[in-house]
Amino acid sequence: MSARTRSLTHTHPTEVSLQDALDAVGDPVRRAILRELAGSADWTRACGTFDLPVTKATRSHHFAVLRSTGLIEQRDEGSRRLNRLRRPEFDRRFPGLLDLVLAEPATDLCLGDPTP
Amino acid sequence: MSARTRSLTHTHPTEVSLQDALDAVGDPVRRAILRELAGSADWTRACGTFDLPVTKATRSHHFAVLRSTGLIEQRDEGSRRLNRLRRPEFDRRFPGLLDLVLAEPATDLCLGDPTP
DNA sequence: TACAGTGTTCGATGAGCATCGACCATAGCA
DNA sequence: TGCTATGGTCGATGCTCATCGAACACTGTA
Repeated sequence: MSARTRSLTHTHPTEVSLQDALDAVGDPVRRAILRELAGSADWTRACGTFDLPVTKATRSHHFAVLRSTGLIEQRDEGSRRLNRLRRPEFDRRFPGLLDLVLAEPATDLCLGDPTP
Repeated sequence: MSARTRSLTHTHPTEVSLQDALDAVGDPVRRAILRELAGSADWTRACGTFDLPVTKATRSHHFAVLRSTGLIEQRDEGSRRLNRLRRPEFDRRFPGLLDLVLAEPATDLCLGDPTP
């Protein structure tokens, strides 16, 4: 049975440790996903519509981490997988953390270390 | 010249990126230091007085990270190095982040993965 | 049925970092 | 002048995780 036929495994933020939350939010690619998701309405963005400098394998990995940490919710719609930011739930569990992430200016993920 | 004779290099929280802040706070040993420090008055705790399951080399490394991230301030007093949590400064730069760390229940750092 | 689009899974790889032991430097005291 | 306590530095090591290509699964459509 594939992940598409069975219902997706979600984790509620209340079950998430601070360690896992910080790990999830500690990756710049995942923060970019969260910011882009916060700028769109719920269930309007599929995984492939995000502007990320990684392959789809890595992308899929990051979305799985965000889901297992209670940061996003996912739902299948045809061949696409739509996303929603679980902002109120996560805010209740970790007040202020998501605000810091969303307030961060969009960094250019391609330029790792601009040493000339 | 040793680090004890010259004045210590400090970083103000305003110069710290969110990435560096999350990295600093992402380590459980460093969070334990921050919690223990928050429970003591300023300039009353030397580096060696913390209950940590690591050698002094690792300990020294963690304190250096906390100092370079603007989370603590250090001052030499005789042969000991006293510490102070830069709570108001850090709170202004990253509101809520330190609160989450200090609210975290003290975890047993020795038991990494209690799989029997 | 064949094909294109979307997303997952698997195994391998590489980089970063926490950790350690050994050694060195300084301060304070007998 | 030794001796001890505190703490930093250095090089090596090991583990975790982000990343990738390749293969696979499902959906929708021609």
